[in-house]
Amino acid sequence: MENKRKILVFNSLAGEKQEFKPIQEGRIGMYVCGPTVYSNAHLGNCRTYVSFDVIFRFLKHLGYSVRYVRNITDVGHLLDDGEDRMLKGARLEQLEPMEIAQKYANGFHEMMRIFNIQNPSIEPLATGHIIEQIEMVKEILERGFAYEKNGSVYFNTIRYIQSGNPYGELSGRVVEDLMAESRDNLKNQDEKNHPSDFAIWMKASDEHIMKWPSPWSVGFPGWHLECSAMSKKYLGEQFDIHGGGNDLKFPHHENEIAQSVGSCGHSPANYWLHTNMLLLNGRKMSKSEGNTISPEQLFTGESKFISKAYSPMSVRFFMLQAHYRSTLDITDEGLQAGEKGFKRLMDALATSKNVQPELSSNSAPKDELVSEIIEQIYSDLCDDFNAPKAIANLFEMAGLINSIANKQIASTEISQYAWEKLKDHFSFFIIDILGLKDESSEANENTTNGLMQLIIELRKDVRERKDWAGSDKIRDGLKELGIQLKDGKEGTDWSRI
RNA sequence: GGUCGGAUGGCCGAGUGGCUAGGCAGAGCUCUGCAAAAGCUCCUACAGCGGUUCGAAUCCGCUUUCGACCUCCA
Repeated sequence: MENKRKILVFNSLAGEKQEFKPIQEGRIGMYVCGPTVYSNAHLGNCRTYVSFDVIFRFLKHLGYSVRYVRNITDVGHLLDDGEDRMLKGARLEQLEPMEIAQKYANGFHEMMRIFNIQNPSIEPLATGHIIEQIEMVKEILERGFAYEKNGSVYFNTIRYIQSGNPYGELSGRVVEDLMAESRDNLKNQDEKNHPSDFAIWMKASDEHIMKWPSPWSVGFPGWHLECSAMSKKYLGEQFDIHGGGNDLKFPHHENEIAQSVGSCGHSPANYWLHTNMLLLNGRKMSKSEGNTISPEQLFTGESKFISKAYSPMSVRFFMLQAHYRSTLDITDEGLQAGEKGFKRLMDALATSKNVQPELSSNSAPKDELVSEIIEQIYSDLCDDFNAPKAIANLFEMAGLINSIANKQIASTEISQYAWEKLKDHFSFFIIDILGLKDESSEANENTTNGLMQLIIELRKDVRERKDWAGSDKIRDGLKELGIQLKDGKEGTDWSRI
């Protein structure tokens, strides 16, 4: 446990990096907005959840007890035309609304598993918290920050602002602008008093299938409300971290803040973290413009944007090579570079486990370098979870490992103790913190290891007879199977191509 | 249109007022029967134009350009 390191996080609320201080010593409550399960998981979702996965893993490692809540939205998310997203999906596919939700929730979970993303502590469903949402609407009404119109309830942003609350603080919206825009747009609003007001309860039309009774009407909750209600239920009125994609800042997160302040008098989270968007070939991903690629297409290679398939872990690695707050451009070249870099890292990891160098039992010159790099990686991660910088330092470690394995660093230059520390931390950072894993299955790996041992021994005899044709035949044959032999001073090693 | 954030070497991408990011690609060397791997070395860039400064890719302004948000969005 590494507790008590100073962590800096970029807080969207402040627009700058701030020292992270949890409300309760040693405990962290973190809420991240989950997906709306009305269609297949989008690559952008994956990047966001990969980013928060690393944050979750790292905070736990630092010794914090983290409760990570990530919801699933299965109701209440309105489309442009006012139709519920779940209903739209249902009508198109001739399925029950909950069937749609289940189908895509399953798909989402499968994608999380494929990307090696750890499960959150709690994964609440919006439909499972209708009562809590109705309670929150009541509280907001009681405090006078909402009004009812024809069975629907709207949040009164003007009253909220006039009461001195900073609406727009998170997204940089100016209160005066919101106030000023009233007149022109007002005529387009049927029930809302002001364009910036938003629904917290909607009366359902007759054809609406997903609806629940409430004091105001048979209807359904507004989209922003579920996160407020569920974060409050599981993390309390005030918690530490609230995260999500950059595109949720406004209106979603802004409205969440308003709802929390409106119902219980204070902002829900101290630190707001936002992940940035994914681009494809320098342009935003857009289904309507055909500029999009799905996780499945990435894994199968079936897309005009890429030349080959990429494994989930090489995609995860590719994502982590960019900071979570930067946009990341997906290109075929970039993915290939990522894939090769990932392989180099994993090869070094395998090497570190396979070789058993005999090194100095006393402290040696390179020992300090090992400590420095490890310390640097901790600093990198403590500085707003800078995974790309940490990865750069992991490549430094890989270089050291390879040099030691090759005996390019003399045994007198580094101690046995430092070597153990080096390889343990190398594995720990890659596997446990960055959440990358070896993609070859273990059972196959054991068999293959044994077979390879045998083949290498046989080939050694052939080589000792200087039967180069026979030796090459073995090597070329293995290459056909995707296995590369590496003849070195210390004997022969191998890896997958 | 309004608000905000970017523009880094062949490509992807960190970062900092003066000190090597890293990966991929390319070149050379070491090792080696050959090859591959690995190691070492090289290629050393910060959109443009001004300004601040002893010194700016890093701060400020303008221009160009890309992107995000502006009640669908991770």
